[in-house]
Parts: sequence; structure tokens; C-alpha cells
Amino acid sequence: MLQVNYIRENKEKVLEGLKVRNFKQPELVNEIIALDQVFRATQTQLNDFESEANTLAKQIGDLMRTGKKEEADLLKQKTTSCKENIKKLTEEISEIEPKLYNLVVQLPNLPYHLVKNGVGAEDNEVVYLHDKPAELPKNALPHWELAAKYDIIDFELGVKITGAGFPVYKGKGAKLQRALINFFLDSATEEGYKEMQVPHLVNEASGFGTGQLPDKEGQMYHATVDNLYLIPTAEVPVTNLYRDVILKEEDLPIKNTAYTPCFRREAGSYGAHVRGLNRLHQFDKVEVVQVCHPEKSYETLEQMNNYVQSLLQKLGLHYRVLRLCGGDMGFTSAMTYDMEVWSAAQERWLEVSSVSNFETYQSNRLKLRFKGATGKTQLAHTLNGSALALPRILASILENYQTENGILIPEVLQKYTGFDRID
RNA sequence: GGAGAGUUGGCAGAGCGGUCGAAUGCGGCAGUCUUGAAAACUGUUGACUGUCAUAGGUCCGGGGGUUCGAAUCCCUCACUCUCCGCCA
Repeated sequence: MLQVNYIRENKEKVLEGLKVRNFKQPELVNEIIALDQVFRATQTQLNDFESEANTLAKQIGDLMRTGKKEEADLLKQKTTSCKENIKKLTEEISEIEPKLYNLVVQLPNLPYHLVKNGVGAEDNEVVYLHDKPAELPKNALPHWELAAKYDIIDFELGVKITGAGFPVYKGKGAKLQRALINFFLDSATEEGYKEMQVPHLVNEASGFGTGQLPDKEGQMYHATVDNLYLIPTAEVPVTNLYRDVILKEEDLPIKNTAYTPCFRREAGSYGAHVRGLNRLHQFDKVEVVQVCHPEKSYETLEQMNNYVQSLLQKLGLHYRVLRLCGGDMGFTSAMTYDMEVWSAAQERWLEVSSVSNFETYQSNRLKLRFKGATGKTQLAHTLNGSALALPRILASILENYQTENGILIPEVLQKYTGFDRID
């Protein structure tokens, strides 16, 4: 979330940013500033009374110790009105504070200056296009048909044991999946990320820390008996490692990577576009996360962008990079690149990665700070990206590498799979 | 699942209802000594809020209560640990 102090001191910038995002309730800004003023005025009044009460209590203490009980009793009477005021003002504050918080969390992050004004996906900028569509054999099949033909992914079996959106990978399909995970983790390690294995269930506090709660509660699977949530992305546990942490400046940047399954309820999304591997309730993903110095975060974003592209290039996929416009960007992001691979058989682009700089939006909520040379603590910047999400990568490999004689395995994966084709 | 113990500053660990934001040790930082380093010695060292700067205020797991005054007493919730049982 944004910092109230920042909103107060940079009202115009905030309004401009919200405009780029096409944000529908700019009036929130004024409400926040007004309520914040009330909040701080009340706080000041309360502090004054608290100060008075503290002074009186100390005096009474002194008198009691020196045996002047009558004088002490006299002073005690004076505390009554003070206490009443404190009680009243405390109640006021406890009403105002959550109200203010609820307003502030409704504001999205402010876009970086490179982000273009826009409403939706059609306004995104294509900033890079790599290669051409693969040339496919005549009767090219979409991946779900290839999956059935070679018996490597079984959607029906998943339906039987769990439900739709939980595929079963079989034989070489399972092996290819594992190969991709290893390839992505090894690559991330070479790039300087530290591999982490984190829990796949998180508590409520972690859900709040990265902002899935309270708003997107319906998107997560909830183990109610223990009040734990299945993670929708590794971002949740990996970023929460740094909740309530004050780092040393020399610890930055922190680069972590983790492979996890991801669980998403995807309530309400059905239809042709979710066929096959396009949209699942459970899928695998390798995530990269960085915590860095505010001055370095855009440099870092470009590094991460390039890194993700290097993976796609090694896999030999036709892809493009989008810089999302204000209206299409996630709520918490300041700038996002989406990578999309071309699905030759479906003839559409599939999003396989999203790399974002959240600036201080996450770290403010997480209380993730660092202490610089000056001794002042300040919020760190956080970034993350998928590197990569497996199902659509798998889908596009199946589709793009299909031949008359089976599906070829990209060379870079062969040392992980141990075979060079699926037939 | 049963029984018990605990939760205090970066860590370890003390704390009588008032003089406690909190002893002490370690760690960190600065200095003395040294060619340099180590050791030793000296000093310093929490976060948040607030102010132009002071001042002031809040924080001893969370919430509530008793009291003029709570880290300390009471209630409640959460979490952690130990032992037993079960078990990958």
C-alpha cells in the first residue's frame, strides 16, 4: 500500500498516477487526506492527555513513597477527567484508524513514468518481438490433443481423483515437467538466485503481508480447520520471509528463487480459453524474487526481464514482451512486463511470465526495510517474476515442436529429460 | 490426541506494581593502544509516531480488565517448546 505521508505530500502526483491507471475513485485521495488530518489531530490531543496522566502518576508515586498520602489522594482526584478524555480519544482513534487503513488499501500502486495510459489489454505496448512463428506440419494439433495422442497428460484422470483443472502428467509428460523445473532452477542459480524450499501453505498473516487477503480471499484454497491457505504463487511464502525485517544495506540485493506448485480457485473462469493447460487450479512455477535498494529497482527490473527472455530463447520459443498499460497492470505493481509465447496451434499468445516492480507498495505493508549508512531505516523495493510458469510453456513446447514423427525436445532440456523426442 | 513449560531489545537472558524502553552478557558501531590486525580497555548501540528542531506519545506475543500508575496482577486468544501417544 501507499504511504499516507506520501499521499499527503504528493497529492497531485498521486492523482496523476491514478489517472494513468484509469482508477475509478480518485476521490479516495481527498478522503484519505481529510481523515488523516483528523487522525493526527486526535492523536495529538490524546498524546497531550497521556502526557498529563503520566506526569500525575509520577507525582503520586513520589508522594506515596515519601508518605504524603493525603496529598496523593488529592492528586488522584485530578486524574479523573484526564482518564475520561484519554478513554474518549482512544475510542475515537480506534474508529478512525481502521477506516483510514481501509481507504488507503483501496488505492493501487502508482505507475512508473514509462507506463502508458490505457484501459485494458488492447493498450499494452509490445516492446520486443522475438523470432517468427514455428512452421508446423499440416495437421498441427493443439496441445490437449497432442497430450492425448502421446498419452502424456491425462485430464480425465485428474477429474476423477480431484476435479477439472488438476491434470495428471504421465510418463514422458511427467519427466518433461520435472526437466523444466530443474532447468529453471539451475538457470536461476547460475543467475545468482538462492534456491529456497518454502511451505506450500501459509498462515493468515502471510496472506495479508503480500495482499492476497483480505481482497482475494476467494481466489485461494483455504484449509479452514487449521486456518491455512494454499499458496497461489511462491511469491507469498518467499516474500513473507522478509516480513517485519530490517535488513542491512549491504545485504541488498536479495535474490531468491523457489519452485512451488501454485493453487488457484479461478472461480468463475470457464470456457474455450481455459481448455487444456491454459488455465489450471494447480500448476507448477519457478519464481524469482528480489529485494533491492530503491535506487536500483528499475535496473533490476530490466535484468529480470532479460533473464526471463533468456530462458524463452534457450527453449527456442517465439515470444513477445509487453509493457502493460496503466489499466491492465496488477493492483500492486508500478511497472510490469508480460512475456507471451505464441501458441501455434491455438493461434494465440499465452502469458507465461509476468515481471513486476512493486517499489515500496509491498514492503510498506510487509514492513520490509533496510538501514542505510545514515542509520535511517527506509522501505526496500521488491520485485518478482515467474521464471517460468510451466503449463503454458509445456503447451507451447508440445505445439511448436510437433513433427510428423513425434514431439522434439528442445536441446537445452535433453540433458534433463534423457530423451530427445516424445513419440 | 494427553500432560506440562514458556513468549522481554539483533541474539542470550534478568526484571520488586511506581525511579523500566527495560539489568547483564554476546554481537554491532566508534575510539585508545598497534606498522596493520587480534586481544584488552573506553564509549556507544531498538522500533514506530511526532516536531523546522526540541518536546511529547506508543511498543516487553495479540486483545481486554484491575489501578492514580502494569513488563510485573486478573481474564482471554494465538503461537513456541518439552514429555507421552500415533506416524511419514
